[in-house]
Amino acid sequence: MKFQKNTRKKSHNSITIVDVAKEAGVSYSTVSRVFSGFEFVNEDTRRKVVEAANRLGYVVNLQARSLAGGRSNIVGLLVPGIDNGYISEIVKGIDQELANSQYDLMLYTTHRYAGKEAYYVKMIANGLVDGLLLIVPLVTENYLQALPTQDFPYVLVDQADSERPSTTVDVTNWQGAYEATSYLLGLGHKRIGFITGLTQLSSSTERLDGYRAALEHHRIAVNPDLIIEGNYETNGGYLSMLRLLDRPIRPTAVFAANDLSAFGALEAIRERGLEIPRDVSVIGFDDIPEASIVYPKLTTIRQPLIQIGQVAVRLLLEKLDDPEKEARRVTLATELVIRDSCAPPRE
Amino acid sequence: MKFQKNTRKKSHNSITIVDVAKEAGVSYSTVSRVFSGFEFVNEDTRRKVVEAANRLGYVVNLQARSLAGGRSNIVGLLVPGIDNGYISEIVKGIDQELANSQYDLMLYTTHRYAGKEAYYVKMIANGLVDGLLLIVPLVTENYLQALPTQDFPYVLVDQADSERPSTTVDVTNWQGAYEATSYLLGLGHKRIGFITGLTQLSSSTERLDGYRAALEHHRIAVNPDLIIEGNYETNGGYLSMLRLLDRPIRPTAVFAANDLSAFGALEAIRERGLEIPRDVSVIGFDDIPEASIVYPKLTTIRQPLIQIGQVAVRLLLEKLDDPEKEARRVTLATELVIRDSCAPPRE
DNA sequence: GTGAAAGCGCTAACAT
DNA sequence: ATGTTAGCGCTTTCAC
Repeated sequence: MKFQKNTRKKSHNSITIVDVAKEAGVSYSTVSRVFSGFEFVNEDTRRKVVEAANRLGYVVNLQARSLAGGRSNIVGLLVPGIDNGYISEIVKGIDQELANSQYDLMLYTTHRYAGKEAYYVKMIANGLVDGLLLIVPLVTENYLQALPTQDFPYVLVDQADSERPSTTVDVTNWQGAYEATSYLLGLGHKRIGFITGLTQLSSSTERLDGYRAALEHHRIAVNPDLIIEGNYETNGGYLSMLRLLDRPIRPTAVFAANDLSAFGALEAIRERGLEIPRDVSVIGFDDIPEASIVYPKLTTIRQPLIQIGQVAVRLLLEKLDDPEKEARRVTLATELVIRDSCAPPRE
Repeated sequence: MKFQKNTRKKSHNSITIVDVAKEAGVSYSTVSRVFSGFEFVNEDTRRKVVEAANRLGYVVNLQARSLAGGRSNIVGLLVPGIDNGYISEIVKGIDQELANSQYDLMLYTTHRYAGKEAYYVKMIANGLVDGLLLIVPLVTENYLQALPTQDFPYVLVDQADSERPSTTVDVTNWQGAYEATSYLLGLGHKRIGFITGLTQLSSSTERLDGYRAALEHHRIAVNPDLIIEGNYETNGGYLSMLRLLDRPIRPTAVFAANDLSAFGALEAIRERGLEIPRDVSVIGFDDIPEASIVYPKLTTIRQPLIQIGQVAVRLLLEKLDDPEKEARRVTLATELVIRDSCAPPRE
C-alpha cells in the first residue's frame, strides 16, 4: 500500500466541546453528555449548553466521537460501481431512508480493488463505518470473511449467502422468471431463449431455474442451445443475442436476465434486420428507469428497487440498534410489467 | 439536532500500530512512520514492520489518523441526489479518477438538509473529509460561507461563483447553446422555443444567453413568449412544453436547457398528437446516456460528463497537495451531437 | 446531575 | 534513523 505523503496538517481550527463548555460555564463532559444524547442532564444545563453551542456554531466531530468509542453515524455502501440504473435506483432508496436517520453514507466502489477485496473491506469496517451495505457483492466470500468481528453489522442486497446466516434483502427471482417465461409461453411462444446473468450470482441462477421450471410446467423441453451466458451488462446481452440469432433454430422470444442485457438484445435483433416484437419478443428483468424509455418500451419483471434500498437500510439500522438481533432475510415481490416489446409469434 | 442515543460501543477489537510495533520489536512511532509514508526509515526496519503488519492483518484506522492531524484520505461529494443521469455520469468520472489516488469517497446528498445547508457543510468539512466536491450546488452561497476556513479545499462543478475566486470546472454553456440554436436555425426554423433550467444556476442563464445571441445573430427577434421556465427536470420539461404548445404561435422547434427537460418535452409533444421531428424538432443539452436510448434518439449538446468529474478530482487533489495553489477555472468544450429529434420545419 | 481523568489509534514535534 | 511524548475531540468510567 502506498500512501499519500503527509506534507501538511489539515487545518483544524474548529470549535470543540471545550470551547462550548467554557462558553456555557460547565465541564466539557457535560457538553459531551448533551450532544451524545445522554439522558440525565438537568434541563437548565442542557439549555445553556445548546445555546452556547449555537452561539459558537459548534458541530460535533464525528471522527473523534467514533474514535472515542461512540458511533460514527456513517454507514458504508459497497457497490461495484454506480454507473448502472439498477444500482442507482437502489442507492436512491438507501439515500432516502438514510435521510430519515442520522446516518451519512460512505460510498465504496469495488472495481478499484479487484483482487484485494479482503483488504478493502477490512479497512472499511475497521475504520469509519458503523455498518455495511453490500450490493451484489461479486466476491461475497472474500468480503464477509474479512469483516473484523463475527458480529459486524452488515446486510446483503440481492445476493444470497449460503455459508452463514446473513441479513439479506432480495426479491422473488425464481417466481419473477417463472412469470416472465409463462407470459411468453402464454403468448404462444415455443422457442424461448434465455440470456443469463453473472452465473456466480444467486439472482442469476434463481432466474434460470424459474425459466426452466416454467418451460417444464408447460411440457416444453428445455433446450440448452437456447440458453446462453451473459453478464448482466448491455454489451454482454448484445453479444449473446447475436450468437443466439445465429443458431440454426432461432428463438421467437428471448428472456434476458436483466434489463441491461435486454437492451443489448434489442440492439442485436435490430442489427440483424429483425423487428421487435414482430419477429422476436424480448422481456427483461429489473424495470430500471430506462426500460420505459427505450424503443420499443421494454416488457419486464419489476423489482421494487427503491424499496429494496429502503428495506436494506432499515434492516441495518435495526441491527445497529440491537446487535443481538438475529439475521433475517426479507424477500420482496416482483411484478410483471407489460409494455411493447412482446407479442405473439408470427408463424 | 437530534442524535442517536448511544446504546452500545462499537466493537473495536482491531489490530493497532501498538500491536504491530510489539510484533516487529520497534517503537510504535516507527510503525506510524512506515505507514504514513515517512521517508527516513531504514529499509530493514521497514521490511520488518510491513511483515509484522501483514502477519497480524493490520490496516490503518483512518479516523485516528485524521484526528491526529493527518489526512483522512477521504473527499466529500455534495450532490442534490444521485437519481439523475447527469450527476451519475459525473460521479462515475469522479470515482474513476479517485480510484487512481488513495482517496475514498463520502457521499452527501443535500435534499435531506434543505434549509440547513450551512450546518450540513460545516459538519462535513469539520469532520472527516480532506476536501469537498460540490456539484451544481443550488445554494452555493450558504455552502461556501459555511466552510470552516478560508482555504478549505473545494471545487465547484458546473456552477460559477461570482463572490470569490473558486476553483471551478464547467463547460462552454453559452457556446453550446449558441450552437444548438444555430443548428435549428440552419435547419430553417424561425420559431424556436426555449425551456430554461433552474434560473438561479449560472449554467441556465448562460444557456439562455447563448440561445438569445444565436437568434440575434440571425436577425430573428427574441420572442419572450417562446421562452418558458423549466427546472432541469423531466416533469418540468413536460409541463413547460405543454404550455408552449398551447400558445397561439406554436414553435416548430424547441431547445430544452438539458436532456431531462427534453425528455419531458418529447412526451408532451407526443401527447398532443404531434410527431417528432416532423411537427416539432427537439434539441437537448448534456448528452446523458438516456439521450441515445429514447425514441427518437435525442439530438443534443454533449457535455463531457465523465471528464468533468475527472477534472474536478484532479483540481481538488492539486489543491490538496499544494494548498497555496490558487483557484482556477477549467472550462471544457461542448459538442453538438446530431441524432434523430431534429428536422427542417414542415411548412 | 456533574466534574475529573483515562484512553480510543494515530501523527508530529522533540529528543537522542 | 528511531524512541518518547503530547495531543487531536470525543466518550465513558469513576468519583463526588
